[in-house]
Amino acid sequence: MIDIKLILENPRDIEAKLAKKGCVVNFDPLIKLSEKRKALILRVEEAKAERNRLSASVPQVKKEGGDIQAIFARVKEISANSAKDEEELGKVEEEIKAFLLPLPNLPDDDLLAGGKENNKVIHEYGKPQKFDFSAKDHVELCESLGLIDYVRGAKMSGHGCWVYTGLGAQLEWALLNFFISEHLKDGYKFILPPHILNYESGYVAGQFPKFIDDVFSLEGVEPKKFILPTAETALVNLHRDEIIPGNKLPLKYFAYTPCYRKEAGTYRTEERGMIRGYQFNKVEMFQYTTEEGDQAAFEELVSKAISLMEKLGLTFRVSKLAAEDISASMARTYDIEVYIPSMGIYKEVSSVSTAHDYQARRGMIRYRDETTGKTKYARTLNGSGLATSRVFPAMIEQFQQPDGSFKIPEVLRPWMGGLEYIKPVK
RNA sequence: GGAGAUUUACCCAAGUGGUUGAAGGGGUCGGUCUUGAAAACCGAUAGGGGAUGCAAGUCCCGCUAGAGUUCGAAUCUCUAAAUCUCCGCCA
Repeated sequence: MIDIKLILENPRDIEAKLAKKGCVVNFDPLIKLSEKRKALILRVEEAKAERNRLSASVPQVKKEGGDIQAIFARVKEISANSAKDEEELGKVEEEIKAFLLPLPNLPDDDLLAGGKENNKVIHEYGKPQKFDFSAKDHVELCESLGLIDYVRGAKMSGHGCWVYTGLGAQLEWALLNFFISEHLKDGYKFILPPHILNYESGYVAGQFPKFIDDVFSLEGVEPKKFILPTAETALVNLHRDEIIPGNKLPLKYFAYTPCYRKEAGTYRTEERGMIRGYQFNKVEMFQYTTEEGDQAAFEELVSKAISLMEKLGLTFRVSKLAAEDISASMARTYDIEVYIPSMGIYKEVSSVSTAHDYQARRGMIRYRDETTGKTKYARTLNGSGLATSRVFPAMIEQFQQPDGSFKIPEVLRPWMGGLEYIKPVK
């Protein structure tokens, strides 16, 4: 949620910033509502103060044998007169909230305007592979290596679902174990959250109301519950409605969960296999920090994601997203994109973002500033570290051998019983 | 799924519809005493939002949440959430 004070101070400026994010809005109605609210508060509170004074005098007047009935009548009259104002005030405050809630976060000033086409590659690691043999795509490889069963996945569930089998399952789990062990080394706290969340959690994360149709809702089974689309939704709600002592920040977490997404819309033909599914595994990094710690935390998360990719030996790049390509809740996002040889393109495996205080405002997540003793909204940041199900196919393709086998990255071998190659089943 | 109980501040906890700006403990912090500590004693300890104001301050809302009854609600009624106990069901 955007700070209403910020809007009232400089409405045209905020309008321009939102426009950069593709959100056209005029704040004049909001300004009117806010003025109306102030006028109403003044009247309502005055009436209440008068009422409180009179009510408090009742025991005294009673003792002195005064005219209690007159007080009762007067208080009743005040209440009756102010009832309309109170109702109006409630309505106005609802309207203000309804105005603010759907607004996306403000993009950072240094972001380029526009959408995907204006994303800027800021680092490249490794070279796109050129194979001197006839290379296969990951769908073919996963089948011939016996790692993934797409046909049976579709049978038991439908399109967009697959089954990890045997060494495939082990490899997926090895990735997860590798990520987990790296995060533990860096002092992040391991969280396994519930996968079923209430709607409130979706609103705090900023995924609702906009993306309410993109999640698997349990409406009709359990009212107002849904299955999480990313562990971020759970992690941002960990400290909802809390005031964190300033000296405890930054709080660094990571969680493993599958991510369940409806991904409404069509699948491009290029996205066959495991590039986009209804369910994928992800380890999510998350930090709560102070206003001052925001930038350092962002850089740390980016470098952690990069480090994981480097240790796997993958070819990838880092992109700074343009204003319209970053998600609604976020102010700044860098994507880590892995090279997919069969497609000749890079695909996102991690998205590192800062929401600044946007999510914290929605969730009333605050901290007490150590020097001033005042409460402030926390800064929340998240980043995938990493989404295994994209890393998996990229890795299979990048590390395929002329004989059709797959060379397991060294860092994963401890979890693969020391195995070096996976050979075609037939 | 069914039945019951509970929800008050950092924790425990009292609280007959009206001086409740919430008793009393514990804890924490400060002090007295002590070479130091403990004990004892004394003192402090409600937070968060909002309105107004240059400020000091004043006012409004806060007893899980939301509605209601009432001149007046921590207290009565309804709804919801969470926790606990018992019963049922169960991969």
